Amino acid sequence: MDRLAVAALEELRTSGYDGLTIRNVAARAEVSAATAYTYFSSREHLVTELFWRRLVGMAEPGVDRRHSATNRATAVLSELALVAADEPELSTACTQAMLATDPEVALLRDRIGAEMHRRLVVALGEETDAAVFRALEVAISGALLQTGMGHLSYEQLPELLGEIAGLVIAGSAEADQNQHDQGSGTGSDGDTRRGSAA
Amino acid sequence: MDRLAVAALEELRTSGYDGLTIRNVAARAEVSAATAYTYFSSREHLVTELFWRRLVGMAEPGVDRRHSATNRATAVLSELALVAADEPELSTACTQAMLATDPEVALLRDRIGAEMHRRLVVALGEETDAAVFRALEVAISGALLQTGMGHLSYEQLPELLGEIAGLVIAGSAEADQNQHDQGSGTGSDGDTRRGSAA
DNA sequence: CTACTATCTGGACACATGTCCAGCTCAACC
DNA sequence: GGTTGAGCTGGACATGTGTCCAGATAGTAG
Repeated sequence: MDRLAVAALEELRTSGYDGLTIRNVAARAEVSAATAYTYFSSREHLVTELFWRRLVGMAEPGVDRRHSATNRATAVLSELALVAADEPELSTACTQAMLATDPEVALLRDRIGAEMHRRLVVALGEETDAAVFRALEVAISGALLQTGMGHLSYEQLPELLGEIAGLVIAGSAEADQNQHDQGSGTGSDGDTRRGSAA
Repeated sequence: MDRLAVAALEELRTSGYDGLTIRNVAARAEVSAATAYTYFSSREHLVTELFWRRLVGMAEPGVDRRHSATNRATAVLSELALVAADEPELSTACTQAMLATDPEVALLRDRIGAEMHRRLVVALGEETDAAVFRALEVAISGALLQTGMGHLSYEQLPELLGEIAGLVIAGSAEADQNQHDQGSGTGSDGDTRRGSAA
């Protein structure tokens, strides 16, 4: 099982997702194809599982409330970007694999979504406007997708995500101000408490 | 060729992407599989082509400069969301297909990206902060991806995209204000001229 | 009417996927 | 020591993919 995961990662690195075959992976792990299929219901499941493992093994940045909300969100997103950049083949593969119909994949997919949400909540606080979470989660998917499509490089990911986090959180802060009718001005990197829809 | 496109769409509607086979589509179009392959290099190419056609056939909202930047951006995004919602099977399928390695697909992929960019530029004006374009384009991909994964419904798409457009553009406006050191406050639906990186 | 060319066709091909199953191995338990 | 059960194996299977090619079938030019 773990041997399969390791083998799959090697296979991914050497042959890419297109070249990754269940039977190849099985052979590399010195196991029969039938055995591989008892652990993973599909090629997609295998790859998604790999990504999921990376994700849970990912460092969780400490939350320092002295930092701005933007910085805290950026830390979370950057960590993800880093992991993705560290194993680009895996990320690209997973972007494809995660869309499979396979129920096992659907399960992991939900887990992954939930985990990212959780991390954002930890970083920003539950009180944060729900729209901010939605926007950031969409940004994550979008950024990974665009990278998978080759419209973005993995090196650009951290910066881009940071930039977007900045925009979104600033936008939310401004909406807040307007709501409270206080034209007090430059709340640039202020927190995003008092969410309007939390 | 057009018969194939029509047949593919029908097949998509009735059997979904998983059930869509080049040979099925060919049969439906009363054409041999070999012929189908002379027009489309792969299943993915076929589906992506379908989506591309929808996209170019899509209405282009008129630009009314009296409306806020957010509204203008939202109009563009909503139009896309509408098209996507109109043919969910196609959208889901395309989300998967667009990630293929096939060079034909890569070509269409770039075209699609460029077209979305163009529409945003038309709506917001070239002077807009480049970060806004990047953020909105990422939002589009992300939203479609999340919908494809089932984390979002097509009905929610327009609202979500509008919401994000609001945040992003408000964020950009605020960044602008800070840059100019004017704490004048409530520039809620103001334009987004004077981009900081355009 | 007869060539020539472009397009289509059926069918075989190598390869992948995911499923199934009879049989082997080996450690644990009575 | 014998029986049992869980896990692995090899191989066949139905189905899909994308490729290839010899030959049928036009439509056009001479």
